[in-house]
Amino acid sequence: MATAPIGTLDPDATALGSALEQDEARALAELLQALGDPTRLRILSVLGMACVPVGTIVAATGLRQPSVSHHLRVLRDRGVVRAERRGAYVYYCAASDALGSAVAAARALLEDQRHR
Amino acid sequence: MATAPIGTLDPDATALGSALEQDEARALAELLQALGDPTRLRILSVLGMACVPVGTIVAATGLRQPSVSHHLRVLRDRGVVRAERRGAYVYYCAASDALGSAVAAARALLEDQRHR
DNA sequence: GCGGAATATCTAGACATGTAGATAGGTTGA
DNA sequence: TCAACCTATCTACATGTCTAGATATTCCGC
Repeated sequence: MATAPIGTLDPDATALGSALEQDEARALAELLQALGDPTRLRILSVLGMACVPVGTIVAATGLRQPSVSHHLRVLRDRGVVRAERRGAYVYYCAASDALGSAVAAARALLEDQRHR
Repeated sequence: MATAPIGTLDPDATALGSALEQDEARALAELLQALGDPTRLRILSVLGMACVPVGTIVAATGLRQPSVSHHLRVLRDRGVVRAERRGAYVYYCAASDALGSAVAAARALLEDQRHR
């Protein structure tokens, strides 16, 4: 019988910084899932660092308004964006500056995979 | 009628660095979706920077072997991990160092959301 | 208050994804 | 070749998610 290698699993030597608890894995997965949709990424791309009303997103993406509202709700529920009412309009903004870094890191990973 | 604000959408001033083309949005979404699963995040956490055989992942996570194989296949198809046969064992490794940074950035974003 | 505009919610349907179990393929050592 | 082990695939089922359309809600100006 082949001797099974027992991986020495130092919890602090992982690619993820430190080992993921089940709970954090769940929360992180929810966040990544919220970002893991092309429509939502395009919406976030339109959002940028500025706060824009829903109508602007609709115009910029060509998506239907209910569809945009739906995805904005997903992003809001996951804490990715926040909404702010100004008169008749509801402005949406990125909830955290860290969003840009996270997406940039993912794009870098994607780029890294491409030429390999 | 209320005057609709026309958001000035400088494509290089977004939170995503530069505006996302539809194609890149799709590719990026696929990648993020591959990462957006708690089971796969735990598997990646076990993987770390080392290359480990499937059996080690099974033992470390308590998941069934076919389930681990299934998720490893998803990660492999998306280019997140690569497989390497060594005798009877198949070792899996993170495909890119950028993976760690990307997950770290996502964790930072998650942390940032928490105390807000 | 009323009309019109901006946004949100609800419903239904199609589709993808995750899980579990059974089983097949591939490799090593005897 | 045989037996034992490691890994992958296949099938069935449940669950979740995206899309689209119709409709409700909220706000402003009159």
